[in-house]
Amino acid sequence: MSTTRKSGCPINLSLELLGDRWTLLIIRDLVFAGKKHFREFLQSDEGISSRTLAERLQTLQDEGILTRGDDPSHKLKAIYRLTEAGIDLVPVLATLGAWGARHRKADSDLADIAEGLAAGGDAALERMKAALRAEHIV
Amino acid sequence: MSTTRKSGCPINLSLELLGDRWTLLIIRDLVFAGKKHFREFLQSDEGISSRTLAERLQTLQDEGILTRGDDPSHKLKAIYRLTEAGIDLVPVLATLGAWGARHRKADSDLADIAEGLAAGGDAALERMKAALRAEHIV
DNA sequence: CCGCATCCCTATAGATACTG
DNA sequence: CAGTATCTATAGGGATGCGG
Repeated sequence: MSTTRKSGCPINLSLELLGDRWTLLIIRDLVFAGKKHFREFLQSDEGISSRTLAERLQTLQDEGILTRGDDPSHKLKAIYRLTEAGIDLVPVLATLGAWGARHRKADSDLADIAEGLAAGGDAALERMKAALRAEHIV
Repeated sequence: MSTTRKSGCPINLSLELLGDRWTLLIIRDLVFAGKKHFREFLQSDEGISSRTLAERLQTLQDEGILTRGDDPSHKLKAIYRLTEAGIDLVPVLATLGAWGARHRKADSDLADIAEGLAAGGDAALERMKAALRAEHIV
């Protein structure tokens, strides 16, 4: 990924890591779909390619957004989990989802979930984040 | 831009429009820097090319995020303004900025602004949005 | 001058096929 | 299962042109 930092603006720095078609979808799958394995990310509706997925998982690891570990049961499976910095992206996903629900033609069931989470305010977001931290311990 | 809708997930739909290196930086300049003219967007620190800028402004117009009008004083200048859907992106920029301020090495003055806005909660965001609507009337 | 359009060229994204 | 190798398509930078 581009190692050239173009400005010190916080929004720009976020976008230098997250500003592409796929990165936040991977985080979404970790947060809302409980996905952990390479193959699971591949199977999402949007159809990321294995090459792109591998690259993004690597840079997200390098940048401290997620960790890669071995599955204790299946020795072959790798397991991906969010770090605290990754869990902290929940509010970003929530606002993005709320905007999409309001201003794009989203599936109504998913739109309801997105708007519900946004309506819940900080308390709802903190509950999500706590749940993700709990998974991490298990 | 890709006309193929890959899923009805609100987050995906948001990313199909906003998920790239430049689009949200343009919105940022409209919201936080008060920029309105083509030439002003070109001059931002990140250095978007005129070609990319023109394309993004066009699709943002097509998708109802901003409008293009004539500057009443300079007949030559075009003026870009956010629609209500565009103004509604303020919370997305705020969470993205807050995350960048917390988890990337941002300039401290800008980081303070970002964290301050996030700390202000919904009330602070609504005040920003009201200010943008007021500009629109002037 | 202003907002683009066009051309050229390179870097990267991404599809497909395959491997340890 | 979790990636890599290879190949092709596209995004985008930079220079320049051009009508209003």
